[in-house]
Amino acid sequence: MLTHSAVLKNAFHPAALLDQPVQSKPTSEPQADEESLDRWMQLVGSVTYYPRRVQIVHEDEAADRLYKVISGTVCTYKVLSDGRRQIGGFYLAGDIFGLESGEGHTLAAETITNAKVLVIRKSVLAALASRNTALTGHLLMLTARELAHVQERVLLLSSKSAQERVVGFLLEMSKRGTSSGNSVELPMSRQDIADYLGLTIETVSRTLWALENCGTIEISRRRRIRFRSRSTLVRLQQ
Amino acid sequence: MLTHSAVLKNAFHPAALLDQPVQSKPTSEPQADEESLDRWMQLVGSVTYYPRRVQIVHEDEAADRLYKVISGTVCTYKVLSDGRRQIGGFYLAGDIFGLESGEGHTLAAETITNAKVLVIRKSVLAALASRNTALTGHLLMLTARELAHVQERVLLLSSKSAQERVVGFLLEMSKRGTSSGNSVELPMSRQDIADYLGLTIETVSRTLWALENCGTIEISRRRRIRFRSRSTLVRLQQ
DNA sequence: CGTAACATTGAGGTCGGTCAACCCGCGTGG
DNA sequence: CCACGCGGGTTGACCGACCTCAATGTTACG
Repeated sequence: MLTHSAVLKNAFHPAALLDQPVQSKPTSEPQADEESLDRWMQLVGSVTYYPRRVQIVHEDEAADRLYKVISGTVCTYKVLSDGRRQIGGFYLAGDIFGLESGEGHTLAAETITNAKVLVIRKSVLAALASRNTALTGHLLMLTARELAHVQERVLLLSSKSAQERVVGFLLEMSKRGTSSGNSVELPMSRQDIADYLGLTIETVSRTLWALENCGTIEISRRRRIRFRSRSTLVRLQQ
Repeated sequence: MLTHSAVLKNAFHPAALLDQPVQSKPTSEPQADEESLDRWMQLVGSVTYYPRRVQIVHEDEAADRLYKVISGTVCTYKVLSDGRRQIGGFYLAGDIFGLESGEGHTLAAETITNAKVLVIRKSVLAALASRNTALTGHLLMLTARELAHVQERVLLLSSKSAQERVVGFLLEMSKRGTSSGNSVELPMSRQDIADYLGLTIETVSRTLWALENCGTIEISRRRRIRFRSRSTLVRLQQ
């Protein structure tokens, strides 16, 4: 079956999306095609610069756009009726958001830092997809990946203690993002982290301090986290 | 822009997926195509019958299959190292699971009731997708829909009280599932609900009782819930 | 009728939320 | 140079919602 998918992979694209490319290294995805998607997006999209802490998508806005973060950090969120804010996700350089097909329910989005964002109309992308079959396949792959990511997040959120959530968050950020070796630079505030994890800033703060206190991490300038013992973190995460 | 998408929609399929079909009624999706996808799946897939409480997908199993529930109820889940179980989602008749493109992380799946399930190899589906462009588009739509659904769940889970979660769950189940008018038949046990919402069975039980006690719902034979005041529920959900 | 699985109910402990005070770095302006 | 304010972060005291553990009740099914 693996060989089957490998054969198919060269014949046309969607196969590569539906079947995991087990034979390739985890970091090197089908690059050539990915680049072609990027080229298309850069061709039909328009680059916009946003300052930090600016709303770029309003809640309930028509979801006819796709956004690719070129640089900076963006988050999607929703404000509940009682004022609480829930962050749907953080999007770093290279990430794409706006993939969820509306059904009316749209998340708002705002910049966390200054950001350069590529904005693409879905309708234009759809027009391209009619001639370029691989394009739809790419979007499918990206959406499936995002789905897997969000499902992972559901697991993190639903049955875990504050410590497990914070540790899970740190590990997630170290996998993505500006992780030079064994440390992460967190672009978001404590409030953002709290709203992402469904905790309060006080709890986030206390938990981070507790982790530093037991020698697992090292915090410098509030936003920079160094891992002193990643194995301990992995264990704490469950 | 809306007119643009409307024009495109008839020219080819993916446009309809990427752009929300604003002009069509919410309940009536592109039916003809949806049926064609179903026909394909029934052609290349195989129907399997499972008794209740049987594991049909193991954790870390290769994710090369797609599953469509014909009848019955299935859930996906993950067992944590300390024995806690987290349910990823419930899938009722007509629902499809297995869309998330693995990346190694796979959820297990088991039947809650007796179930009839259509199993399709993704590689076969991918082969079909090469000749039938609309197919990939469909999968994209389904995946995007599932993504939106899971994101909704993240909001429900992360910052809500037990009552809000339970109410949210009841309302979700009444939208899908066997909701004859103003009541729902819950196929899953209290333990399942608890594992889905990240609560304990005791809390679920107490919350349901509290809702019945204040006249909002009516519980018969443990699994049947009648809504006496849906507006109150919507309000409680925030 | 008896058993086992499922569900409810109660009592008590704990984790994380709430509220409030304080700290710290930074920019502004005197 | 300091005073000041401001936003973000930390710390502490207290409290309540939810978890834990244990007993009891109910339903399904042989």
